[in-house]
Amino acid sequence: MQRRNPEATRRKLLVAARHEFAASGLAGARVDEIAARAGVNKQLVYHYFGDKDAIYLAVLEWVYEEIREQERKLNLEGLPPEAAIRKLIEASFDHLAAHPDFIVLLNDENRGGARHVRGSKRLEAMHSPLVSMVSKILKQGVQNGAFRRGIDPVQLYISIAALSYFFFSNTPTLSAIFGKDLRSPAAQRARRKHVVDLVMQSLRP
Amino acid sequence: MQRRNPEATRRKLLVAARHEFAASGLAGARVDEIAARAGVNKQLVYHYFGDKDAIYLAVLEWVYEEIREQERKLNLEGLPPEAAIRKLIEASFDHLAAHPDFIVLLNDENRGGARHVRGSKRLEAMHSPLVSMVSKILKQGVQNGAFRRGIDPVQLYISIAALSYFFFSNTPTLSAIFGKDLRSPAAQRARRKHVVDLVMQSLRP
DNA sequence: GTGATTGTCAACTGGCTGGTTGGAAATGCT
DNA sequence: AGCATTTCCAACCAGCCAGTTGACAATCAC
Repeated sequence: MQRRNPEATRRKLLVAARHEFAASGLAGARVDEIAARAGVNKQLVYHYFGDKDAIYLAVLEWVYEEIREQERKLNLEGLPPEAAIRKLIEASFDHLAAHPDFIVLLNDENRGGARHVRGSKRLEAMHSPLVSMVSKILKQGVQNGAFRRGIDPVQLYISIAALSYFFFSNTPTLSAIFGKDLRSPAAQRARRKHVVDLVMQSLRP
Repeated sequence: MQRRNPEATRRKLLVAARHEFAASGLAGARVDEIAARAGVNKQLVYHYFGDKDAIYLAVLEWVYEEIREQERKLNLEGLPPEAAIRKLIEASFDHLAAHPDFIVLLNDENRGGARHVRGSKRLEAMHSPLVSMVSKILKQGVQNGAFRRGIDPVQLYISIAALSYFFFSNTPTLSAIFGKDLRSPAAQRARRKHVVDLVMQSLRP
């Protein structure tokens, strides 16, 4: 019998589950596979998390916590509005580039109507600071003449997310359609540049 | 024994499969359920399509054909560049609004690396006319002074798709995050308006 | 009308699945 | 040291799953 380390065991299960759910979706993921990936006995999934849905939710909470953490670390205070929006767009793009599993997990969760997200007290408490940031930056930008009036901060937030998220989310089918590899560093650089450009040009007065 | 109608049977199976794959993804969808939804004997799935993957691919080909059909019917010829882009954005938005299952099917297919799409001769032959359309419109717009120079048509095509697709794709989680129903007609109208606005403002010289 | 082909039916099947059970042993507390 | 609790192990299990099989009958072609 293995020496005990409950925290490490729990962690290994979460890491394995993250990979498995990203690869196979909730319905396709296999508890046996999660345990095998973690290198532990399958019963430990039930021991630590209770059931398949519960470990799935724990993974969702984890990936959301990551992106919220990144958002909190943005440090846009004191930047001129244009530089702030640019930084925000770039950071958002970079986070998605570094965490493609966030995207596929979210897509699968959305297909199921966000049932788990909606039932989570923890996620409910996990506000994104970004909308109020965007709102403040827009106001400052309008005041100093850098941005046009009348832009809704929620809509802009969604659009900034959309322009990067969709690219990563749909890279396989887009690559198939265009017959070129959008996963390449060059393609990602081009996309990042375009996203920044499209938004910044749109915000002009 | 039922009177025979092979075309109707095949059709019923495809319709049912479309619903089931959209609801449950490829891994989660059940052949029994597809047959039950279609109101036919399960063995007919195998008779008409061969196996689960094959009926899944048939559904993908169907939904792609639909969007290609809509694209072909756009009739942008002769429109001024600004009106043409606007119409294109609006039609794209409207198609996604009317076919949310296209989005979830594509998301699931992308999670699997677009394996089916990449293997389909039929989809390979199914070019989107949109990139060349966008390219032509941009050129005309630059020439007549309506649009700024240097916009890549492929990137713009991806962005136009992104701004609508992401909104519909992520409506459940976004609704949960914002605590408001983005599925409502008012929310969709607001989004449509914003998408048109963001892009048109961005294209200004 | 006859035979071949095709569409439809019902039942079957080997392996897979999420979850359960019983027990061993590591650990902590008194 | 003894007992209680917690962590870990291995095996089990009822039901599910994609796919198969055998047969019937509708339809077509000659």
